[in-house]
Amino acid sequence: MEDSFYEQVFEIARLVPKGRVTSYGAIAKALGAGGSARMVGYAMSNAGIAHPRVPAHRIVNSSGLLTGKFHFSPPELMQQLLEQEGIRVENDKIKDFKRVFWNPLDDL
DNA sequence: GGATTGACGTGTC
DNA sequence: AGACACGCCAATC
Repeated sequence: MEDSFYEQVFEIARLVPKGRVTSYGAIAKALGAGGSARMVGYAMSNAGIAHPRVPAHRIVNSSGLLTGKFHFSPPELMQQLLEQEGIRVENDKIKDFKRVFWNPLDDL
């Protein structure tokens, strides 16, 4: 359970620098999962109960859309956190997504 | 052990 | 530009 796929996802998620975001697919690829981007999102479901504080709000889909914002306690929290980090969010979508996008492979 | 699901991704209509 | 369909893979029921 602990050393399952989730752990790896959380690890990458925690590696995301502040003021930066990443996509599920990018994380999946960093794990070697390739196209199993869904597994990353699926793993994030446990993020709330996993390691203290997984910056799940920094994880968005490839479109820069806050797809998982509804999973937060208050769905608006995700956008709030992102804006707090200096990321501009509009209509549940990240502005300048390319600018704030962080590739996990860049840290590896 | 088979069937279902899921915070996705990419392509096509 | 928005909507629909297919594919992928692991965990849960």
